[in-house]
This record gives sequence, structure tokens and C-alpha cells, in this order.
Amino acid sequence: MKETIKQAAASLFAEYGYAGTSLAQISEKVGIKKPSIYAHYKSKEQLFECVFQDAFNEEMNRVEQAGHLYNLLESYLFLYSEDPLFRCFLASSFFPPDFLKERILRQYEAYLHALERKVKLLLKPAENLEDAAVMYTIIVDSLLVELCYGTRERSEKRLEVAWRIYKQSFMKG
Amino acid sequence: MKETIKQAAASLFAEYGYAGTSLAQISEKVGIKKPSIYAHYKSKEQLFECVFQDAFNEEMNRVEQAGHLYNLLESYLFLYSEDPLFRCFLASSFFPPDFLKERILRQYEAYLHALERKVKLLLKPAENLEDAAVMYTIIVDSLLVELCYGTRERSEKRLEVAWRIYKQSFMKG
DNA sequence: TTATCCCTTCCTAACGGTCGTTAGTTAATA
DNA sequence: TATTAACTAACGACCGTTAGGAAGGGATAA
Repeated sequence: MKETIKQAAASLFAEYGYAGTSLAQISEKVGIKKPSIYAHYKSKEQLFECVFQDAFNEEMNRVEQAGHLYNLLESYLFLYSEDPLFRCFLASSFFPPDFLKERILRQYEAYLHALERKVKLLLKPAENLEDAAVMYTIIVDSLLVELCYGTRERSEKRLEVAWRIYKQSFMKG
Repeated sequence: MKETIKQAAASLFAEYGYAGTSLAQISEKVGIKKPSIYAHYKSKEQLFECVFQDAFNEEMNRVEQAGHLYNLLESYLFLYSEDPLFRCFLASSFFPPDFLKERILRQYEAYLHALERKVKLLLKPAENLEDAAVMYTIIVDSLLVELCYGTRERSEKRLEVAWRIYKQSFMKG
């Protein structure tokens, strides 16, 4: 049940944001009454905190276990359309509620650092490894943005063009 | 006064989103009582609509009057830190309220198209003009994201790296 | 010039509704 | 028997919004 609530909350937070989502909506989606939520979470803030932390950890693990740079990029495409928790991670990073703003910004920074580390690890040593890492995060962010309010089609186009340029710039060898 | 309200609303909507901003906050920032807003706007929705439309039009004009691709990129950096209306345009595009979602998505798409048109106009004819246009919007979006929740410093780094790669890929001639 | 009227813009008071939350109870489980 | 997780009822706070009135300015007519 605790997990069910978390999932329902995740997809609602992802779509309407923290302020735009009410406990009434969440409980209705789960199929229980509003006060029942308090048997599992002591406040709306704490519920959101749990949801976000889960989302963040899961996404962080995914990056750290990635084996190929292109596959990682490509995975964002279906992840966005399939995984509410991931969408929640995205939306919360783009638009964090006030009471968690600082922590979320800190964690998103850690996320970008993890991406850069991954690039430096997987890419053949090159003189411009630093550029390659920055450029990779640029592509990731732009892909995420496009996923948020563009079409799937445009996202795929972006991925294709970006990867072609990226390869050409950093993987000539 | 109508203009004053709009500005106050813009900076609050930019920071807290539509759902996260109350008319009480707006009126307090302006220095009037909450119901006085209704002398100028007939509802919170209409107020937001005006603010967003202003923000969008202003930003669209800016793009259409741009003369250099690099300058346009660079302008986003200070624009974000100086112009609440621009921040509101950004935040609203990233996280539109439900009642305007469709229109906002449509307009953001128009915005990206305007960017692509600008690239094709300003760039020397090349065989991969289409790629250059897509890549430019990638850079813009990633820059905007970084501005939203990164540091100014990181944004500048991104701009520098992205532009170097961009020039090298599309402006060799 | 003065008096009248209208219109705009602010105000106070209050509305119904929804918010997050708490208290207190009941039913089931271990 | 003690604990957990669901419920109903209700709380105070805040939400967007409306009603109704006061103050001021501008135009018009005496």
C-alpha cells in the first residue's frame, strides 16, 4: 500500500507538480480516503520527499550502471514514456517545491557530475575529454527538455543529429 | 497599475509556478488588497494568460530580430538573470498550468521553429543546414535548462564548449 | 465657477470551496 | 491483547471570487 501511494503520487506530481497536486487526488487515484494516507506518511511534504528520493536514487543507479553512452541516451526516450517515477524526477528537478529546492538542486548537480564521470570513463582517452563530458550533459538535458514538451518524433530526431555530431567531434579515433 | 500587477505576477509565476502562486502573494507584492486585482483582470487565469502572452511575444520578437547566432545564445545568459518576464516564459513552458497546456506547447513549438528559421537564414548555405538548425535548438534548450537550475558559471562553460563544437561542425567555411 | 453624473480604482467584508491535517473509532491481523 | 490500517467527522487556514461602498477625476450642463 505504501508503495501504491508512492506510485500514484509520483505520476500526479510528475504531471501537476507539488503545489498542483492535492492529497485528495492522490487518495482517489489509490482508491482510499484522504486521511488514510497519514497512516503511511506523516505529511504531504514527507510523501513528496520519499517519492523524489526514490526517483533520484533509481535514476542515479541507472546512470552509474550504464555501459554505453549511446544506449544511455536512447534509454531516456522510452524511460520518459514508461516510467512515472522518472517523469517525477524530471519535473521535480525542473520545478522543485520551495521546501526542497536546495536539496533538489544539489542532487541534480550530483546527477550531472555522475554523467560527466561516466563519459570520462567510457570514452577513449582524448585530449578534449572535458569538452566531451560537458557536451554529453548538454545533449542529455536538451533531450529531457524535448521529451517534456516536445513530441517523441522530435526527440528521436534530436538524438540522431546530436549523436552524429558528437561522434564526429569526440570519437574520431 | 495594470502593468505593475503584471510584472509582480510574472516574477512570482516564474518562481513558484501557476498553482504555487496566490493572488494574495501578488497583491501583497504590488501593495494593494487582493480583490483590487479584479479591477484589472477578471480572473487569475486571465491574468496568467496575459503575462504569458506578453512574455512569449517579447521573446519571439527578440529571436526574430537577432542578427548573430552567437550573440543570441549569449543573450540568454543575462536575460535570465535580469528579466522576470523571460523567466516566466521559461518556467511556464517547462511547467504549464493545465488550462493553458495545449496552447503553450503549441507556442513553444513555434518558438523552436523560429529558432531553426533563424539558423537557416544566418548560416552560410551548407549541405547539412538541417542538422545545424536542430543542433542549435539543442544548445538553446540545454542552456535554458542550465540557467534554470544550474549556476551562472556552469552556463557560461556550457555556452563556450557548445559554441566551439558548433562552429567546428557547421562553420568551417 | 459650481453642481451633477459617471466611471474607474481602490477598499472592507464575506462567500463557498478546497487545502492539509487531527481526533477518534472500527475492523482486521498477529 | 496489541498493533496496524482503514474509516468518518471535523478543524482552521487559505484559496479564488463577489458584493457593495468610498474616494477621486473628467466631462457635461447650469
